Amino acid sequence: MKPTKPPTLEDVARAASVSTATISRAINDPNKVAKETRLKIQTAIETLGYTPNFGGRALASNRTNTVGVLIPSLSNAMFASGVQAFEEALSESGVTLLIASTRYDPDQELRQIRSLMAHGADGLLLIGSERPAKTWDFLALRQVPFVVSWAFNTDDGRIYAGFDNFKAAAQITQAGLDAGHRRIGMIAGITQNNDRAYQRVAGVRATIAGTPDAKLLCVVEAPYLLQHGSDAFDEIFAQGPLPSLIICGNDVLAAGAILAARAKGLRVPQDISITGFDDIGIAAVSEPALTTVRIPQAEMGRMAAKLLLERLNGADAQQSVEFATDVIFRGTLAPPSAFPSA
Amino acid sequence: MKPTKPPTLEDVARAASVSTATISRAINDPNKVAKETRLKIQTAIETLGYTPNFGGRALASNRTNTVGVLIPSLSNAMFASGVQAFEEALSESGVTLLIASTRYDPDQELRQIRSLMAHGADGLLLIGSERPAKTWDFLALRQVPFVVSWAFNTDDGRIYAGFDNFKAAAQITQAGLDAGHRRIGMIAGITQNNDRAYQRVAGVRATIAGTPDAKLLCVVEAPYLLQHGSDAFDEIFAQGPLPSLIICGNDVLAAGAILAARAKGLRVPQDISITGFDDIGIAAVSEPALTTVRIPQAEMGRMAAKLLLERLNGADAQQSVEFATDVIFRGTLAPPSAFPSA
DNA sequence: TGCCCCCATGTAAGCGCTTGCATGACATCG
DNA sequence: CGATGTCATGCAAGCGCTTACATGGGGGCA
Repeated sequence: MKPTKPPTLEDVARAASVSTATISRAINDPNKVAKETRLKIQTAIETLGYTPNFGGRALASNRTNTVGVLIPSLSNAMFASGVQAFEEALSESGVTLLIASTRYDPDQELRQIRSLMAHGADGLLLIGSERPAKTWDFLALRQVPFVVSWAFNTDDGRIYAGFDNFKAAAQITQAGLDAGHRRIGMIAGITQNNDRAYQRVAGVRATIAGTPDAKLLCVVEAPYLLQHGSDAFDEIFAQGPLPSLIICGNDVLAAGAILAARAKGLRVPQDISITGFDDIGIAAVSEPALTTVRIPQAEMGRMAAKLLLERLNGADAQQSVEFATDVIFRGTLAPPSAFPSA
Repeated sequence: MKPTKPPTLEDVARAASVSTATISRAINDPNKVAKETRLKIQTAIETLGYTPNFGGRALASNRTNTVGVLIPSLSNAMFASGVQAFEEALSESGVTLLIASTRYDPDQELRQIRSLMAHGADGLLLIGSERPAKTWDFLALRQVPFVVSWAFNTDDGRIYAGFDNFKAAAQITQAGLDAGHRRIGMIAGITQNNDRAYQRVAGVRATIAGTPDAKLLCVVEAPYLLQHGSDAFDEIFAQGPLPSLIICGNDVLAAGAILAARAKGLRVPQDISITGFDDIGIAAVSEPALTTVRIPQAEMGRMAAKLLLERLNGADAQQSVEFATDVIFRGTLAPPSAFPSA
């Protein structure tokens, strides 16, 4: 029993006694074909169990109806909802999503971009605005349509559907200053090769620098993992003097910091305030619930899909879209205690 | 500046002064080509920024080196690490991942399966073991190679890389019984169209039924969202009598339940024990930290990739792989108090 | 009635790649 | 030294589909 080869357009054409061109049209642009013929073709397709061959189609039309997204890490909840929304929006237009993860490594990202291109992606969604020149060069050379998200920029002529990490960091910092904090620490993500993490640090720095009596005591970088958040807190604690507020580069780090603070007998927020970033699930669950920055992930994802799709369909003069971020006040930010506990 | 068309094999061939066949071989089977030639070709490829055209390749080789995965929801952290591992393992073999989400809807799943096939997926990763006959029929008709994960079964002749939800639920239930609980409640996921959720309920039921003096007071179903976990807890609370232990179908529901319990002034675990399922990030962060069931997501993902890849390469007589799950004891399970507070 | 145009369909030329077979250079062996 | 084998490479035939262009029949309009 050999696996009989799947039927081709030609088989259908023979069965329906029309040309392959007509079949093709019946499939891709039905109202170019007479109703009667269409019916005949429909029957033939069904009896043969025909499905278009993807390769042939892609080769001839030079379109795969597939787009790719490059995510630092799928398991970072920060991207999940955005990508989910992106996928749903694409799916509504019959476009399917190729996914690749980069592990925050620019070389890996370039490899994966190549791979996605080689797998036929018509366009790409890129996370973050900074990458090595060779990556941009490749993108330019191949004229890949792409949209950038999770970041925002107006100067580089690229299309963004994202938010400004610098501004968002400034927002939460300002909230801290408004609450009365003047001695501030930061647990940041690893800033190398990560413009989002870098911009967040820059936003914090700039905002504090703009307030004469406030001081940024220390910035510790740590990978986005709970344990590293705790470790970073311990490091800050060991170094002393203890800040009254620690701004964290994301919620996971903040959750880790809270755990470490409590382990040291410090009450959050009475003894020390801690803020997060991203507003992922754990922000609401941690105890106390995290004061953090909400990123409009789903809207961003949908918008990114819209822009990319438009772009693929040849729209020009597109506009980047900037999304606003909000500080979500929950339980971990309070005025500093009059008598610091450390 | 006209949009220069991307370079083709032929361009590379010209640049390297060899035939297209040699280039093709250099790419796909490097040791069939003399080292010197290979180098020349490598250079040509790089200066031209050549990437193989997907359509041509797929058409000629009848392979896309693409596999698809169907996930209920990308934003459910439960799948993230597993899919991440799956992607990484595939990526090592030069295979790229197509992703589609089903929203826990079987019709949507079938549509997405069709879509992934139409986009050239060579094989599929399916989550969960139960789906409508028409879906299985389609899979069989098209002879799609696939592997099933996040579930396990020995009776149906399919290949699994997963775990037994029934057993896992039995484990955590037994842990509750061992701690002395006899009046138990459950907040389950929606069991309709979700064999994992269903099996978890079944595992809890069976284990409790096997212990003469223990009783399952109630089972409330709720979507996997924090708020619904809280609502479900309130419902159980309102109905009374209050169980001494509430087993939850996943960690998010458990976190919601804890929040609701605390809102009612109940201490966890002194007044009531609550357990989770999946051991996602929030389990460690919630207060107290969740006692839950750990699923070996990453191993599962890697194994699924391995099995699927083998399958695509024509391996036969494959074996399903069952992964063990573990109860992770943290802070939310304690012996029942002598004098129940409700 | 005759002209034009439009609509439905057919013809055939690729799209870029893989691969079986052919070729030629060189080494090896009797 | 010629026959034979081996290795690197080239040649060219498709893979299944889309689409520009060609064709012919019929309806509308003057």
